[in-house]
Amino acid sequence: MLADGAIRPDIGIMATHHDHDHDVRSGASLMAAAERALVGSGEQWTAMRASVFAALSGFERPACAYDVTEAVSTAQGRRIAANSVYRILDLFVANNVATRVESANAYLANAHPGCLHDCIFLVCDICGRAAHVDDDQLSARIRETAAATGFRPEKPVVEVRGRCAECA
Amino acid sequence: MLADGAIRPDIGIMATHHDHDHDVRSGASLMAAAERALVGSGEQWTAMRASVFAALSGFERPACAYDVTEAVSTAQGRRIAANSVYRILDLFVANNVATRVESANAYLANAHPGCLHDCIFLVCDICGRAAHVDDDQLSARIRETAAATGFRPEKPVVEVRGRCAECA
DNA sequence: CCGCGTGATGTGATAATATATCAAGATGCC
DNA sequence: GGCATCTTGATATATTATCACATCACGCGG
Repeated sequence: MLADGAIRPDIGIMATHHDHDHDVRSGASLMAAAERALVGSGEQWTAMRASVFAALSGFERPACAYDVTEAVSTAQGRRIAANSVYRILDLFVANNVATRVESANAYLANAHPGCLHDCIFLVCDICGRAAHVDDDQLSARIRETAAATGFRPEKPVVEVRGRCAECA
Repeated sequence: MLADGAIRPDIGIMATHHDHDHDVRSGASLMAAAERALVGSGEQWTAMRASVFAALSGFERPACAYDVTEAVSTAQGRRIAANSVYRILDLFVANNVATRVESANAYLANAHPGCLHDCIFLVCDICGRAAHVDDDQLSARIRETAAATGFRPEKPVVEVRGRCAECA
């Protein structure tokens, strides 16, 4: 479990173009929100899932499945199998409680579950941290551009690699 | 070597917002362009590299490194090691002669080497084909959005997953 | 021509990421 | 409790990617 006020996976508080409100949750509040999101989708919120979510949200940058496995194993004092973690991460992604950063083969807890966006990630090649930006207008343009060719967009993957402000 | 007129990796001829001219090359012409691009960067154009490029451009969809390895091995009648192929693919990507599709762990020959764009890929989840779109205006907005947060964009990864017109 | 330096490739091992299969356990429902 | 279903564990395997070091090929100065 992550204490309130601890470092959050959403680094930087980068400005976004939000035209609506939603809290960027942290710690216990974030866990509760994740739980609600899963339960609301008819999924169970088990001890294992809570443990994986806690581990994931304890990282300050996208974490690969094996890092999460390590963290969960440490937290539980027993060896957890990677495939269990994969299953749960997949479930999280499917329910918008976590996101997969494709260009890093890694996962990030979603700081505002229940709020649906096409996420844009700014991934720092130096420190590995990822900031997310929600720009619905830009996302819409990306989808439109794709749709204009007859393509049916389902899930835009937008990950800008580069250097974050701290590492610049 | 790929015969002129064979199926090309750029499927679909999707309309793009080009404000400048460059041919979408194919077959021998594409090979020659790739060679020029590499040689122009001070890299060698070896038989092995030609072979890898030919194999890569023979696929009609993004191909993973091991598929390329298979194809090269078949073409040469001897076993080629995957790491050699990786080395060459990395070199191709670094020199803009091929592109890596991050969300598919796969590579695609660049149909117009020498022409620098932030590529946008439309990747079909059904047939696996990828169309690329160059929309410099949209790319610029993505970079601007990233830069507005203090982030220094180096390489935007924009890959829209969905269904292509044929598979819709 | 020879030897040397450099870059490319080969060989073999291994790491890192991801999935499949089936058994066993937990949970909800009646 | 008993049954159906969902979840997790255990194990194996597949797929993707990298590393270390030997060898080869080529150009170039001597």
